[in-house]
Amino acid sequence: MSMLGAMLEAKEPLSREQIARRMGENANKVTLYRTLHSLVEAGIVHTALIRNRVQLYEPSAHCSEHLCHPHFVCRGCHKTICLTEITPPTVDLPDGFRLERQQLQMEGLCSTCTMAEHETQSI
Amino acid sequence: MSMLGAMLEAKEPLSREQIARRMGENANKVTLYRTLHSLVEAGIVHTALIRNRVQLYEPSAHCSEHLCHPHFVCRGCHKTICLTEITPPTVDLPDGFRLERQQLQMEGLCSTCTMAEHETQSI
DNA sequence: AATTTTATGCAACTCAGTTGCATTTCCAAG
DNA sequence: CTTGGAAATGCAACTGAGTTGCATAAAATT
Ligand SMILES: [Mn+2]
Ligand SMILES: [Mn+2]
Ligand SMILES: [Zn+2]
Ligand SMILES: [Zn+2]
Repeated sequence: MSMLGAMLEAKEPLSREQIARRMGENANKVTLYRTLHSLVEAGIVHTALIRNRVQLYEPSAHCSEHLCHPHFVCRGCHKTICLTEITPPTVDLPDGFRLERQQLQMEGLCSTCTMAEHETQSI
Repeated sequence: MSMLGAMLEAKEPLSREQIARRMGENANKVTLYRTLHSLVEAGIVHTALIRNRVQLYEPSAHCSEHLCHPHFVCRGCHKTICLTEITPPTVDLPDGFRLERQQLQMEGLCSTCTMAEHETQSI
């Protein structure tokens, strides 16, 4: 399994280590980082959010050129959810500004955890 | 000068090291991190973007409860610009999702660098 | 086959942030 | 005051993601 393959299979951004595990083969981490950098430079992959000081990557497929789909991190189950169905919002930048890349990061409770919390309260 | 004072004076998010320099006094970095964590927990300060693997902090003053003002990082001059004048966009989350914090990060060219690049091309 | 170019690996390094523990400062009794 | 305990500060050692230098292996070119 290739790095890109591993990332395409996953439905969420992955760290270098997660990618390595999904690939099965145990390539050297330096090689993995080098390949990641190449893929990013080529625009096939991009850096998504950072979690606990580790960079997560994902294929650029589900993002438009300048606007990346939003990510929601649940503080309950710690899942990262790619909101690929949501149209990324646009904002009016000051005159002359040229936007090349936008990322929206959200944090809160996913639906499952919101329900769980309500139940706990009503007990 | 207090940590909070240093952050309020700056018009951009600061790293632990930048805060220390602006304070003048040379407090131990562990103490600084501990104070930062307290301020974050108290909601007076929050974590903004991460740059080159270092976390930047800023006072929560210029953000509403769940929606933080956007940040624009210029790839030309490497400045980080707080877009406090821009109303943070809102998106429709899937049913049941509860948003607690949102951050919008943008990257591109600021107006100055856009102009500079145009001039260079026309020479 | 010989030579050059490119990919992979290992080990050592860097550096932001953390942890454990000792020391100091503060503050409230007695 | 003096003392004893809590909270704040500091130091040194650690952690772990990511990087760098250099050696080796695999491809590609001649
Ligand atoms: Mn995603
Ligand atoms: Mn800001
Ligand atoms: Zn959840
Ligand atoms: Zn600029």
